[in-house]
Amino acid sequence: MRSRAKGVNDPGQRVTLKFIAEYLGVSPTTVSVVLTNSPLASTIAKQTQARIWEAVQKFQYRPNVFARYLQAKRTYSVAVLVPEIGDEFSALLINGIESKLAEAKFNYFVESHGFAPEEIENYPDLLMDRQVEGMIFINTPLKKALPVPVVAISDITNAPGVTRVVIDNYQIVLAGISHLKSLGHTRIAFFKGPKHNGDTETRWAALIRTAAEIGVRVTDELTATTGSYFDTKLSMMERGYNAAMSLLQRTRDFTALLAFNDGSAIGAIRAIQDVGLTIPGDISVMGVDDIQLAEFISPRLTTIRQPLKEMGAIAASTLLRRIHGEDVPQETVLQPELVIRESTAAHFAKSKTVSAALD
Amino acid sequence: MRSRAKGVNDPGQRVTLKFIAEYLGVSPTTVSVVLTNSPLASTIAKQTQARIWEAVQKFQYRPNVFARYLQAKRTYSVAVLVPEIGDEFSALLINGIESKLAEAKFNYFVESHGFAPEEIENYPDLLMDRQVEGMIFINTPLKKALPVPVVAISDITNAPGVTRVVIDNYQIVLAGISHLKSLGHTRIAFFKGPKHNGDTETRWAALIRTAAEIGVRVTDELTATTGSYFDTKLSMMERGYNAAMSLLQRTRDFTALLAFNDGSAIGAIRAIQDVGLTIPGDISVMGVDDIQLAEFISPRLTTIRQPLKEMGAIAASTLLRRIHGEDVPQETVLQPELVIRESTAAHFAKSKTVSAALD
DNA sequence: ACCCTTATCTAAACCGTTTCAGACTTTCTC
DNA sequence: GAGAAAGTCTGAAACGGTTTAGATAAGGGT
Repeated sequence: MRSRAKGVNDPGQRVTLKFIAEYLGVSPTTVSVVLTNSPLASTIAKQTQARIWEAVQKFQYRPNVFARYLQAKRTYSVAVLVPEIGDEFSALLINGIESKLAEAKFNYFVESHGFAPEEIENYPDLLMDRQVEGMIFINTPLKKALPVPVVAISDITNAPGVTRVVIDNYQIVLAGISHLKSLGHTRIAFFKGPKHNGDTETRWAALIRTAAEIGVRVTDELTATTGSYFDTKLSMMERGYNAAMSLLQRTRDFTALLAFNDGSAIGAIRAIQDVGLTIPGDISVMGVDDIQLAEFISPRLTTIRQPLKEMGAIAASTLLRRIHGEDVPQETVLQPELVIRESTAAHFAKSKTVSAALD
Repeated sequence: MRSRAKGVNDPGQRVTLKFIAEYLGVSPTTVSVVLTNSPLASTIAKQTQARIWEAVQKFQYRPNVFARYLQAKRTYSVAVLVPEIGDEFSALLINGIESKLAEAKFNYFVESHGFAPEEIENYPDLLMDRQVEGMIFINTPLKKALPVPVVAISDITNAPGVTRVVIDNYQIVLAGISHLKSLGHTRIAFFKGPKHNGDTETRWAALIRTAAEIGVRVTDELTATTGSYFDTKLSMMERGYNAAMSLLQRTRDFTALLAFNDGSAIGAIRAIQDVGLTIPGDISVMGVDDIQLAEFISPRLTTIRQPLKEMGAIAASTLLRRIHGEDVPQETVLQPELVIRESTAAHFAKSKTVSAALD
């Protein structure tokens, strides 16, 4: 006699709150009150509470997050939007983000859009459908206001109410140019970032300004750009390679290169070596970011460190605070740090002539 | 006279299905039927359908995924578990996974556990709480059976019902050793992978077997291990660096190194260069994976390519098929491909003596 | 006029949980 | 021993949808 009854012994029976209640012969209300530790819980007999917890243990009951949401309207999840999940830049940021979210028991969805216009257009809505409570935009455009808090890193959003976590690009450029100048470099080449990167414009503006202040010339001839809107599929290393190659074809009358970031610096190093020049012998190269790789390549890369993991962590906690309705600064500015390694060296202007003259 | 009525004109009013129904003066049922395009939809007057869609447009109505779930028990989301989100290995896999999931309109949660035992223990449950419909485990342990389909890449799960997507480690090792042997190398050093990597054991077993078949000796002296259970915080580059350093301290009587992967190869290259040897002049180095970086470092890295993005894509579509109840092969084996670059070169045994003898 | 279709729409139950507003027992209190 | 006060528990509605089983009205045939 097979039992079709849906009950305690039915293996197909889902373990729901109602099931636990029936099993114990109490009302769902009681179980709910105890499990959520609501204020009412104190009015439930200790013994009943114990029985409830015991049953929860026994049946491995876990509350259904989706059903809960319906009442509470909380999902404890956020979204992280990023162009590509592959590079160390994004990876470190996501690392930092995750650490803070995990602490707060938040989960997160990752979406990478590869700059496909359609994805960029749709993702915010798709994620709102998932009822995320906030979003973090990394190098990702946003055209309209969203009904949840948004935090941007390397900001290219264009919407009201976005909180930003940014690096002090002025200090980055200052550290870079000062370092090179102190090594005796005067003819310095520069990479400008890709159009769709949130640091490109501020960094470039800072560069123009700083160069003028310090007395270093920025010429069209010695600047190369690492990408337009139309080549969104290239990695930063490829961009750096291409940029350096086009620069080297145009002129070799420079002794140092300040790249846009470590990725493009690594690409540039490859290009410079490919045309038969040495680093730092012929050309000093600097990056920005200080990804792990920087100290493994040859020569080890001199760079300006962005605290990426920290930026990710700050972005996440800022978002959490906004979700909890707290006030947060509209912008948090982080400071970079110069890390000198082997890819930059002193340049002695016309050294042979000079030493000959000294003879 | 302020209206507290909750209605069409109340800005605080959520746009729900019921709201749309009331606005149009039809029942929620009708709206639902039309919107879900259920079989019943054909029995609804064309004109009514049009009015419904119009209202949906007008109010920007979007069905609530969570409410829907309650009936349908579908969430269209899966989870991806990974040790760390930072390295190119995971990143490429995730890339592939995402591409397939996006096609199927699935979202995914990422969880990185950094091999913290507690996280590894808890994450499956936390993710089940989120009602994910399946999980992909990348280099991540799993002790118990889960109620949803699981696919593993670089498998270290130990649970029933796990489908695997693996690389043919025998072919990897064969390609590697053959290449080195054909270049004249006989004293070859090997890296063994970290204990908590799913390819470590099969790759090593394949190596022992292949070496014997080809006639290459594998000695304890010439093997170095890239990590134990206890140093889970190190990156593969650091592991490779350390392994190579301890190897070089022990002996320099080898002319080639087959690393465990590109990351450890890059670390090894750094170490070898640091002790003043050249690559491939003194020692040829090979990696495995073919991450992007491999063709940017100096010297460009000879490696054995794993189709990582493809593996991710296959893992994702396998998971989707299992979710849809289809039969899938228990294991999918992918083939590697040798990519020869600059870090390996011919070795002429005792070349000086030989050429002297030929004089 | 009656029954049968056909076309169109809906009431009500349900999914798993929370919460509001009591209800029912006991135990005090005087 | 009656009313108040605790102490303990529960019914029912609500959250935002889907689904099952009809209901209603209009048109068609005889």
